[in-house]
Amino acid sequence: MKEDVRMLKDGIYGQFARIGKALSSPRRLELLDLLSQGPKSVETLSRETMMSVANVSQHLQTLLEARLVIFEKKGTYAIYRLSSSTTSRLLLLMQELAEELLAEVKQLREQFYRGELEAISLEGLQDRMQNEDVILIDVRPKEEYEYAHIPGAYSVPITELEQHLKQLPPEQKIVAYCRGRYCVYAAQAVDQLRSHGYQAVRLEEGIREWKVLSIPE
Amino acid sequence: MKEDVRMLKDGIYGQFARIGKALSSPRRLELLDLLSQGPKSVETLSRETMMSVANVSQHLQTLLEARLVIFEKKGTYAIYRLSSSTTSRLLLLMQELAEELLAEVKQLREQFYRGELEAISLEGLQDRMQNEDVILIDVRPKEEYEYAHIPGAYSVPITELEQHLKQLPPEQKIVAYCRGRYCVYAAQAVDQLRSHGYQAVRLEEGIREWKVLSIPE
DNA sequence: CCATTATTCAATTGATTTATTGAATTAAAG
DNA sequence: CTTTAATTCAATAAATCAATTGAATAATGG
Repeated sequence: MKEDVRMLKDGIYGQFARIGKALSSPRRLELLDLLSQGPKSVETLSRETMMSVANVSQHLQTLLEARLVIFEKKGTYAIYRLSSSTTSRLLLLMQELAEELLAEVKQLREQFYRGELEAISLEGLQDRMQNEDVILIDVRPKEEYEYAHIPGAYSVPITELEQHLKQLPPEQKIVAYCRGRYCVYAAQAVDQLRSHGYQAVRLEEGIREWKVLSIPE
Repeated sequence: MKEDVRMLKDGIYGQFARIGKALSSPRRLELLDLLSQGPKSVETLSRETMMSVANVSQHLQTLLEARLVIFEKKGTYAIYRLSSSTTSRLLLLMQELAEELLAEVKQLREQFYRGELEAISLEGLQDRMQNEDVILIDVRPKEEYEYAHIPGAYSVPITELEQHLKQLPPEQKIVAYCRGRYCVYAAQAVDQLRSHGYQAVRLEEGIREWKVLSIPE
């Protein structure tokens, strides 16, 4: 009887470990992070992560086996997506825990933003959207904006920011966001905007955090 | 510049993977689950999991390196505990995701409770505590009860249930809980109580879920 | 039907992980 | 100081994992 319980426990933790194993590789964590911003092809994931297509494909097979992703074929393209939004929440919590426990994460964050960690939070954004004439811009690739974005945001992919500057009055106050706490697009956008004299600030979080907190507009 | 960002990304995901690697072993997941019920010695963990002391110690070193646990010496005993309650939340979310994605988990749950999955939830418990004359009993080891328990619960460790029966009127309605969705103590207690004619039912969740939901008494 | 494009598969190599066994270490008791 | 108890360490063997390379497959376009 006690052996029965032991076997059941071993079985159930073996299943839980399927999720854990999928999350044990830095490469797969990055792939999952990218996919939580929207569905993507193998080729797109390869380009974004600078991994070979074969390597991306292998890691995606591992994620498929753990049921964390699903895919559909569109022509020769295999479009992968997360199978559950719970995976996004799990990734966020994992990152929160890593920030809490690992000093190295803090150090790397400072390198991400070269000492200039100043940003506003989602609560601060809400204040400003209600009380000030600010524009919120989403500097991720357009496809990710189209998949999901913070309500009230305009899509200005970082690669197109320069062209968009002409359309903004110089006194316009701007908040820029991208994929979240470990993406540099928003910081780069703020640098660029400030160099043209705009009052710009970075939003710390992205659409995933917005969804979890469910802050209404 | 693009290489800089790539190195930063590799670095940050390498750090996140430290957490993922710690969670990739079924053994370590069980150890973390036990520790989220309260601090324990290596010897206690070895007995509960039926792993050798040396193996438990090795896995604990791995968890130490990932900063998921801390320990203090008490005489010859090393008492290990979780370093953050965020780890409990992460484990719960991981289990929730596994239940959602993996059919094998559903099958194993049915084997846990031999087809009799009937239980009440925390909401149902709250109703009954307010509207009926039910007793809530915690059938985990006494040490875990002392560390944390659902308010209003009495400690009746499963090994002492038989002796406690004398003190309960036969018409007493009883709700029993243990460590959560993957623990059999509550189901065993309910079987035993019912065989003595009591009206008993199992609570699905444990103290961890209660804390996350923060349902006040 | 052939060429192209995107993706997956298979084999290989080197690195990492896991459990065991016996030794070593740490702390307390006598 | 010696013995005991609890824990950790080190070495080993077997299994698993990850990236690369080249081949194979799948789907489309001409």
